[in-house]
Amino acid sequence: MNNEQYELSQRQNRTREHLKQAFIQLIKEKGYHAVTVKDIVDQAAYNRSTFYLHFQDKIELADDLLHSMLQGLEDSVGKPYVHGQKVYTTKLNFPSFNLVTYIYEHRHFFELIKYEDTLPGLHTQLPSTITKIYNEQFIFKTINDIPVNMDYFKRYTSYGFYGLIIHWISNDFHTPQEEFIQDVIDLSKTHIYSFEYVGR
Amino acid sequence: MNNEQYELSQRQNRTREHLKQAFIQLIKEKGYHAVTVKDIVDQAAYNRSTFYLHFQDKIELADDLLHSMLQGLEDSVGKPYVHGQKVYTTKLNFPSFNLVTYIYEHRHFFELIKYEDTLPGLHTQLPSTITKIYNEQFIFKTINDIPVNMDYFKRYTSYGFYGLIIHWISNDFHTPQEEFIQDVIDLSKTHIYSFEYVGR
DNA sequence: CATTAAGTGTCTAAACGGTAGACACCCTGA
DNA sequence: TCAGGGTGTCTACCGTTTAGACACTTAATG
Repeated sequence: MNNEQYELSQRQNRTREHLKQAFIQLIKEKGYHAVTVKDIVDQAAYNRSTFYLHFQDKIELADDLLHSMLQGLEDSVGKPYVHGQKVYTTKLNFPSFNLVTYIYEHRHFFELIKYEDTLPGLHTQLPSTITKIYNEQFIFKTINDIPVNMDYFKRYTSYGFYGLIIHWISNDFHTPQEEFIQDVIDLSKTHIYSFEYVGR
Repeated sequence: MNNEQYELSQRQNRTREHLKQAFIQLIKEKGYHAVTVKDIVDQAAYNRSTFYLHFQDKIELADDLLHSMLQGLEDSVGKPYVHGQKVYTTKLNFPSFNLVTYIYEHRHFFELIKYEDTLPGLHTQLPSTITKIYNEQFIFKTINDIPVNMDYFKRYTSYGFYGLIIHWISNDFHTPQEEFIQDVIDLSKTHIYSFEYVGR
């Protein structure tokens, strides 16, 4: 009764997820271009036919993977931030919490940013997605309401955040998540007065 | 051609794994006794019939989960310890490295030790398994070869190690794995001269 | 006390996801 | 020039999972 035709079954979703995880692993091991469909199904322990039931080819898998993760990143912002028993709403707190949490939860994917021969588009679309999020979902106030070109300001701060993320990932998340978030907040306080989630 | 009858297929293994993970999650949320088979299949997104194809009941699932994890812990000791590019053999290094690594990799499971209404047997069988490992797989030398009752000594040190593990888990693995291992080594040096893996 | 609601364990037919294996095709390197 | 290996497609089949029913137990409720 629940099988809406536009919706993949859990089983199919799981299979796709397994294939994606295998793909991520293989990109890290041998580089994007060297990975074959055969490699992927071997790694994930599926039949090659099964791959083609889900994706046209390696490129479609790569696109799907990239876009689903970036979409997830965008969607993560509005959700309440959960830590331990406490639930923080983004209204009251620093909104990029959720971005940080999302990235850490999906670190197997985001670690791909460390590699040269990696997912096509990742190095360009990750930063631009962060900028998009800053533009669409946040309202900033500068310290003392100093007037600025807000487009520039958001671009500047979003790339700053991106830089911190890259650093964090490159150092294998050595700084614990909590601490990293605090660092981000401290840095932001040098030039941002407030930071509010406005929904979409 | 590959279906040895004594070996579960990858698909079945995955299904069992999904059910186990759902079970772990639910025990944390509502306690072992409150978890129903229905809860498990809902959480894991399977049909209730499917559960009974794999397990007789909740108790068998619990037993399977507990024993497979403790077995994995025992088996982990002999394997080479991998960190970054380097591979350390247990001969040359501190053998409980592998225990620590295994526990951390399966932290979703081992976190169950924090709960009261948790997997039956976990609170007793985890420490006794560690003692068993110490007894069967390690040779100790005391500092200056001070003679001791080695059974007592192993029991003492294994429970000491267990205590550290509990602490580490209870603090949500706040200490990074590397650092924790170093702490374990430092503590051990106060009374253990050497520590060698002897296989089984 | 009777009645509902919810879970249990078992069974069946049917649906569906995944498999094996073959096909023609395209590269690439020896 | 040819062999080896990957690609994309197809088909018949297999085995896991599903839906849904069954009789049964247990706990809560009016």
